[in-house]
Amino acid sequence: MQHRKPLRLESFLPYRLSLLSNAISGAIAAVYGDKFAISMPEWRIMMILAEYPDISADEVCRRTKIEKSVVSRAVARLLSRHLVNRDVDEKDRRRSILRLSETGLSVYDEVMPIARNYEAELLADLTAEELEAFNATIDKLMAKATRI
Amino acid sequence: MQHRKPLRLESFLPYRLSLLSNAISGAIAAVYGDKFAISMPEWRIMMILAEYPDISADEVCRRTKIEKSVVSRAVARLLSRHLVNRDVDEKDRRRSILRLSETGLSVYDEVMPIARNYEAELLADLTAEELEAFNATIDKLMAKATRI
DNA sequence: GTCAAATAGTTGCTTTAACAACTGATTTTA
DNA sequence: TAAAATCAGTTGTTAAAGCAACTATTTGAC
Repeated sequence: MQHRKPLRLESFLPYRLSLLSNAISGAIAAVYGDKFAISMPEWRIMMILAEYPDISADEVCRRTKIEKSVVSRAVARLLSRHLVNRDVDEKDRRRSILRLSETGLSVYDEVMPIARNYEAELLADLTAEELEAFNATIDKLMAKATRI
Repeated sequence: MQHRKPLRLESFLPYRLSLLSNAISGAIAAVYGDKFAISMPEWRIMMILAEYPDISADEVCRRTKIEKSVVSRAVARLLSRHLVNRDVDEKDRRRSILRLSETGLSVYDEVMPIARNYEAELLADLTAEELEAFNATIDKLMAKATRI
């Protein structure tokens, strides 16, 4: 058969992006995974809480784009390991108020430089213009993808 | 606390790439998922078999970078739905020889134009130079990521 | 030629993501 | 203000991914 012209998977953008994303995220996940047994959603939640302390689980969802049941269980695990503290928001008792604990911050402070470093090394060969163009294209594609 | 300068998650490249990849792959997965109840690994295997008919499961793994147990189960499902045919390689009886069936090809022929179209629409706003630069940067980063 | 090592593929097991259904709190509206 | 709708967060369930252990076949060393 094979009368149709197949699309080369290797040049198919969705596939290429998936490979790249997995390679990069996987490399960083290995760091916090091996060292602290922290999962990717847990780490992303920690990053967001370092940036925006005292937000609700719901806001964590919106900012990380992680599904709420995943956030719920990840937060439960972070609480049980005392990496995150939680209070009830007295203004709206449905809401929680989350922030990194002292331990959580110390873990963050240990992992973050490694993650930063990895990113820096990854980008080391790119010129400033190249990186800027790359980021601009990502933004364009992201906007378009959510629009379609 | 918060005495450390946190990294903005939104500008963290691994995170940005993960969001973009999920958005794009998810959009395409919705097409073959809704229409034919085909999973992402199944679809990738079909793409590879359209491009390289009569290869072994092992070669599918190498080309798609999908883990072998995932390939094994995906192929089993594709076989049961008669989308793929399998023979034993008589030169090496451990090896299988996989190819799309007539039905598989017809599914491929129905889905592929939609996927192509989506990709084309996604890239429509990019100039040729922009796209070329983007692809070049992906290759650079991929090479670097696997090297580190 | 025989035994050990390597390889292709399958299967079992554990963890996790995704979705829906649910609980309890708050807001809306009539 | 009472009922309905909405919202934050949790929990149950299902399906899939990732890893290791396994079977069967082939290759290589001696």
